[in-house]
Amino acid sequence: MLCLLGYTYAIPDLIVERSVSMSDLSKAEQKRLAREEELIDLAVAIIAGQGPGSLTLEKLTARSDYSKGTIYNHFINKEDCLTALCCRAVSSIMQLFEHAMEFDGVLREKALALHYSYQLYSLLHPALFQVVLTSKSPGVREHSSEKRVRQMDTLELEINEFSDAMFRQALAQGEIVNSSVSVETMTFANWAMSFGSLALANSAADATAISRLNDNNLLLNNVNLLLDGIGWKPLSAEQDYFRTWQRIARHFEPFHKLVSNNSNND
Amino acid sequence: MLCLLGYTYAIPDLIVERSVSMSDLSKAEQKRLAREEELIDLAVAIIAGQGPGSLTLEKLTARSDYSKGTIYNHFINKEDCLTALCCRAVSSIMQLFEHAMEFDGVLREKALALHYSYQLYSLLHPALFQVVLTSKSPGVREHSSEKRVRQMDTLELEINEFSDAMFRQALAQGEIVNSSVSVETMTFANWAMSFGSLALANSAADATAISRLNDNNLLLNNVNLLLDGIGWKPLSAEQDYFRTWQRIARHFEPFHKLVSNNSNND
DNA sequence: GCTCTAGTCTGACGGTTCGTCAAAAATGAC
DNA sequence: GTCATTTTTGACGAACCGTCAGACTAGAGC
Repeated sequence: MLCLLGYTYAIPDLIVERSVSMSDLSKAEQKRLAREEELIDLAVAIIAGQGPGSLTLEKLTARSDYSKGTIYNHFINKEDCLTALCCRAVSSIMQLFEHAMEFDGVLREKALALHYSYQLYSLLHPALFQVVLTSKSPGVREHSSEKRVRQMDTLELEINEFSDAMFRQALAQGEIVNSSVSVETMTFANWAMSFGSLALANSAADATAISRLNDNNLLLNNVNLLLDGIGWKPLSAEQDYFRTWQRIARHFEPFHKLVSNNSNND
Repeated sequence: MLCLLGYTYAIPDLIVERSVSMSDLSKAEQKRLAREEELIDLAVAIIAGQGPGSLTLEKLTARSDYSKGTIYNHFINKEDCLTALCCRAVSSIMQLFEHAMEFDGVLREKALALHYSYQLYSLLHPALFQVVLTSKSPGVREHSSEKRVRQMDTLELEINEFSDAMFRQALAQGEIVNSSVSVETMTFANWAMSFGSLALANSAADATAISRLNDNNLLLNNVNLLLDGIGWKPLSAEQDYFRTWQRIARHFEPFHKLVSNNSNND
């Protein structure tokens, strides 16, 4: 329980679970965690086919070696299970973000890499990405268990702080000038733009309003407009960020295997 | 079927229904349309209480004077009904947009008024706004009837073209300079930003990642960053758009009645 | 090895919602 | 008034929900 650090009470379960090595946990707890992972794997397999709407704890029960009671022992209901899936997705996205920050370029290019990786995830794991969208939709969150929601919030906050750090660095290095808003606002604006673009593009790709844009770099364009507005140098007029985008694609090539066909980034 | 017009087959139903006066329709058709409105009203009442997730055609049946079969005669399933609600919401939003364009100010201020009205709707009719969000989520769209989806797309396209016209005018009048992207891209970026901001703020208001922003003008800030990035004069550094925002609030006062308490715009 | 206890797992159960469909009722043309 | 067409009805089987009393199990103590 991390008592050695002296502030056990203030730390959400997630942090505890993550920062404690397996061997510190009881046998029972280890078993429980292993099974939870197993169940989440199964749930991923279910939604991979028909999307998040098709997830049913009944189906999950059928596919697993356990019975209903046990399933409901892990997830208080369907929404809770979706939130668990969402947590896993966000963790994966965080890993992509870390890879994005290793991109070789000026900070603004790293910021683009961040957005690229978000989109990449939406292509690599469309079903899980849809879960992230639906988990934002009202109703899922409020039905999930407190613990799970807290875990979700913690992960999201982590990502936000990751983004904050990037903006702060850009300010320190003078890449962002004359900024009139806080880094938190910049992070939120970035998040909103990426989320909004992908949500609209993803869920309404066949709608007229989207398809009239024959542009295949919606996200890049939108983000560039925003970063220009933030005053992040070099502005998109001064640099060809489309080429950066292509370089980023190459940087993420190791992850591309699964999406070689329908990728629109090359 | 409007054969008298001679082009029955090519026109989406929505257009036909809208461009033809009531008296041209058969008695039966009139009755059907009236009942559909009645049912949508009832559905609105249902979701107003517990949110879109609580909508059930079973409940709708119970509240209405008709039986299940008749309900399913109007909506092929729950999602179809939600899409119908979404159409109504988008129509209302369109009306607010038209009021927004009558705001007395430079074009950029009218653009802000557009976003303001979007947010206003989310406050006036939170449940219906949530429907708009959930209807974007994957699964709703694909389960709805083709006809309904087409209607939805048409409405959304209308709104997009409305926005296009505004950007085009701004370009013509020289308010937007050095633009490097198409008006369609600008419209999409605007939509994505507004949608993303409201979706995140709305559905995760109690999440840590959002609540750390004690700013009460999230949308205004985000949109200003974007419009600056588009190069829309006067830039936010040159003008106090917060005061504009307040003026816009006054412009929309007639609509505020219902939201006097929790409004964050005054 | 036996017993007992605390915790875990099971699956049957009642309830809700889903979407269908054959039969009944209403409509309206002649 | 008759009859064909359309609309409406509500009973039905199926899927999924979440619960709970009882069966099962691991492990501590003797």
